[in-house]
Amino acid sequence: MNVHHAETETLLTPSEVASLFRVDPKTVTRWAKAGKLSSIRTLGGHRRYLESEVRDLLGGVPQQQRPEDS
Amino acid sequence: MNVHHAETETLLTPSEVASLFRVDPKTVTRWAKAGKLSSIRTLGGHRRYLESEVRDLLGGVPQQQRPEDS
DNA sequence: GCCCAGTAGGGTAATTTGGGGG
DNA sequence: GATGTCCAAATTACCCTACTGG
Repeated sequence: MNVHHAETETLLTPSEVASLFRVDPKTVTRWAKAGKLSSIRTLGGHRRYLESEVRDLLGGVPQQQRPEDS
Repeated sequence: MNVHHAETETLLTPSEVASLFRVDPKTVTRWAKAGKLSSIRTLGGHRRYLESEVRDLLGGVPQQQRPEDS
Protein backbone atom coordinates (compact mmCIF):
# COMPACT_ATOMS: atom_id res chain seq x y z
CA MET A 1 0.00 0.00 0.00
CA ASN A 2 1.56 3.23 -1.10
CA VAL A 3 -1.27 5.58 -0.53
CA HIS A 4 0.25 9.00 -0.22
CA HIS A 5 -1.68 11.79 1.33
CA ALA A 6 -2.56 14.63 -0.99
CA GLU A 7 -0.89 17.12 1.28
CA THR A 8 2.42 15.37 0.75
CA GLU A 9 2.03 15.36 -3.01
CA THR A 10 4.34 17.73 -4.84
CA LEU A 11 2.48 20.23 -6.99
CA LEU A 12 3.72 21.71 -10.24
CA THR A 13 2.89 25.06 -11.78
CA PRO A 14 1.55 25.35 -15.36
CA SER A 15 4.88 26.61 -16.68
CA GLU A 16 6.75 23.74 -15.04
CA VAL A 17 4.48 21.15 -16.65
CA ALA A 18 4.74 23.00 -19.95
CA SER A 19 8.53 22.86 -19.83
CA LEU A 20 8.49 19.11 -19.20
CA PHE A 21 6.30 18.48 -22.25
CA ARG A 22 7.92 21.17 -24.34
CA VAL A 23 4.61 22.93 -24.92
CA ASP A 24 3.08 26.31 -24.12
CA PRO A 25 1.61 26.79 -20.62
CA LYS A 26 -1.73 27.50 -22.26
CA THR A 27 -1.66 24.04 -23.78
CA VAL A 28 -1.39 22.52 -20.32
CA THR A 29 -4.45 24.54 -19.34
CA ARG A 30 -6.35 23.06 -22.29
CA TRP A 31 -5.38 19.57 -21.17
CA ALA A 32 -6.81 20.32 -17.74
CA LYS A 33 -10.01 21.75 -19.23
CA ALA A 34 -10.35 18.69 -21.45
CA GLY A 35 -9.99 16.38 -18.46
CA LYS A 36 -6.79 14.85 -19.78
CA LEU A 37 -4.91 16.09 -16.75
CA SER A 38 -6.20 16.49 -13.20
CA SER A 39 -5.58 19.78 -11.47
CA ILE A 40 -5.88 21.51 -8.14
CA ARG A 41 -7.07 25.09 -7.91
CA THR A 42 -5.56 27.78 -5.74
CA LEU A 43 -8.00 30.05 -3.94
CA GLY A 44 -7.33 32.62 -6.63
CA GLY A 45 -8.17 30.28 -9.47
CA HIS A 46 -4.68 29.29 -10.61
CA ARG A 47 -4.10 25.62 -11.46
CA ARG A 48 -1.58 23.28 -9.86
CA TYR A 49 -0.76 19.82 -11.16
CA LEU A 50 0.26 16.57 -9.51
CA GLU A 51 3.90 15.81 -10.14
CA SER A 52 3.33 12.07 -9.92
CA GLU A 53 0.66 12.19 -12.60
CA VAL A 54 2.77 14.34 -14.86
CA ARG A 55 5.73 11.99 -14.54
CA ASP A 56 3.49 9.08 -15.34
CA LEU A 57 2.09 10.78 -18.42
CA LEU A 58 5.57 11.66 -19.62
CA GLY A 59 6.15 7.96 -19.88
CA GLY A 60 9.60 8.07 -18.32
CA VAL A 61 11.11 6.03 -21.12
CA PRO A 62 10.48 7.18 -24.68
CA GLN A 63 9.42 4.42 -27.02
CA GLN A 64 10.29 3.62 -30.56
CA GLN A 65 7.43 2.60 -32.75
CA ARG A 66 7.86 -0.69 -34.48
CA PRO A 67 7.76 -0.67 -38.28
CA GLU A 68 5.46 -3.68 -38.45
CA ASP A 69 2.84 -2.60 -36.00
CA SER A 70 -0.51 -2.05 -37.67
CA MET B 1 17.05 -1.07 -13.92
CA ASN B 2 18.34 2.02 -15.52
CA VAL B 3 15.58 4.53 -15.55
CA HIS B 4 16.83 7.75 -17.01
CA HIS B 5 15.30 10.99 -15.99
CA ALA B 6 13.44 11.70 -19.18
CA GLU B 7 11.69 14.58 -17.50
CA THR B 8 14.99 16.43 -17.34
CA GLU B 9 15.65 15.68 -20.99
CA THR B 10 15.32 18.57 -23.38
CA LEU B 11 12.69 17.89 -26.00
CA LEU B 12 12.55 19.11 -29.58
CA THR B 13 9.54 19.78 -31.79
CA PRO B 14 9.16 18.05 -35.18
CA SER B 15 10.00 21.23 -37.08
CA GLU B 16 13.12 21.79 -35.01
CA VAL B 17 14.39 18.30 -35.73
CA ALA B 18 13.51 18.75 -39.39
CA SER B 19 15.50 21.96 -39.55
CA LEU B 20 18.52 20.30 -37.97
CA PHE B 21 18.46 17.50 -40.55
CA ARG B 22 17.38 19.76 -43.41
CA VAL B 23 14.39 17.58 -44.23
CA ASP B 24 10.63 17.94 -44.23
CA PRO B 25 8.92 17.54 -40.84
CA LYS B 26 6.94 14.68 -42.38
CA THR B 27 10.16 12.79 -42.89
CA VAL B 28 10.97 13.08 -39.20
CA THR B 29 7.55 11.61 -38.47
CA ARG B 30 8.33 8.69 -40.74
CA TRP B 31 11.60 8.09 -38.90
CA ALA B 32 9.67 7.91 -35.65
CA LYS B 33 7.10 5.54 -37.14
CA ALA B 34 9.86 3.35 -38.51
CA GLY B 35 11.46 3.09 -35.09
CA LYS B 36 14.58 4.90 -36.19
CA LEU B 37 13.93 7.73 -33.78
CA SER B 38 12.38 7.58 -30.32
CA SER B 39 9.66 10.03 -29.44
CA ILE B 40 7.39 11.21 -26.67
CA ARG B 41 3.81 12.23 -27.26
CA THR B 42 2.03 15.27 -25.89
CA LEU B 43 -1.43 14.67 -24.49
CA GLY B 44 -2.76 15.92 -27.82
CA GLY B 45 -0.78 13.39 -29.82
CA HIS B 46 2.00 15.60 -31.12
CA ARG B 47 5.48 14.15 -31.04
CA ARG B 48 8.45 15.48 -29.11
CA TYR B 49 11.99 14.22 -29.70
CA LEU B 50 14.96 13.81 -27.41
CA GLU B 51 17.55 16.46 -28.12
CA SER B 52 20.39 14.22 -26.95
CA GLU B 53 19.39 11.46 -29.36
CA VAL B 54 19.06 13.90 -32.25
CA ARG B 55 22.44 15.42 -31.51
CA ASP B 56 23.95 11.97 -31.43
CA LEU B 57 22.35 11.00 -34.72
CA LEU B 58 23.60 14.18 -36.33
CA GLY B 59 26.92 12.42 -36.37
CA GLY B 60 29.49 14.07 -34.19
CA VAL B 61 29.15 17.39 -35.88
CA PRO B 62 30.24 19.88 -33.25
CA GLN B 63 27.25 21.85 -32.11
CA GLN B 64 27.30 25.48 -31.14
CA GLN B 65 27.34 25.82 -27.39
CA ARG B 66 24.65 27.97 -25.92
CA PRO B 67 25.81 30.90 -23.78
CA GLU B 68 23.06 30.56 -21.21
CA ASP B 69 21.25 27.40 -20.24
CA SER B 70 18.98 28.00 -17.25
C1' DG C 1 -0.11 48.89 -0.76
C1' DC C 2 3.31 48.40 -4.69
C1' DC C 3 5.88 45.51 -7.85
C1' DC C 4 6.09 42.03 -11.38
C1' DA C 5 6.45 37.43 -13.16
C1' DG C 6 3.07 34.00 -13.95
C1' DT C 7 -1.72 32.64 -14.98
C1' DA C 8 -6.62 32.95 -16.71
C1' DG C 9 -9.64 34.05 -20.45
C1' DG C 10 -10.62 34.61 -25.25
C1' DG C 11 -9.40 34.98 -30.11
C1' DT C 12 -6.48 34.11 -34.15
C1' DA C 13 -2.30 32.26 -36.67
C1' DA C 14 0.89 28.38 -37.14
C1' DT C 15 2.17 23.63 -36.62
C1' DT C 16 1.26 18.67 -36.55
C1' DT C 17 -1.20 14.60 -37.63
C1' DG C 18 -2.84 11.04 -40.78
C1' DG C 19 -3.96 9.39 -45.27
C1' DG C 20 -3.23 9.20 -50.12
C1' DG C 21 -0.64 9.73 -54.51
C1' DG C 22 3.49 11.34 -57.19
C1' DG D 1 12.60 2.35 -50.35
C1' DA D 2 12.82 7.08 -49.15
C1' DT D 3 11.30 11.80 -49.63
C1' DG D 4 8.28 15.89 -50.83
C1' DT D 5 3.71 17.61 -51.62
C1' DC D 6 -1.57 18.17 -51.30
C1' DC D 7 -5.63 17.85 -48.33
C1' DA D 8 -8.71 18.23 -44.07
C1' DA D 9 -8.99 17.96 -39.21
C1' DA D 10 -7.00 18.40 -34.83
C1' DT D 11 -3.65 20.37 -31.77
C1' DT D 12 -0.62 23.87 -30.42
C1' DA D 13 1.52 28.69 -30.40
C1' DC D 14 1.08 33.56 -30.08
C1' DC D 15 -1.59 37.85 -29.35
C1' DC D 16 -4.11 40.70 -25.97
C1' DT D 17 -6.07 42.45 -21.19
C1' DA D 18 -7.13 41.55 -16.37
C1' DC D 19 -6.16 39.16 -12.13
C1' DT D 20 -3.32 36.21 -8.86
C1' DG D 21 0.97 34.68 -6.29
C1' DG D 22 4.95 35.76 -3.59
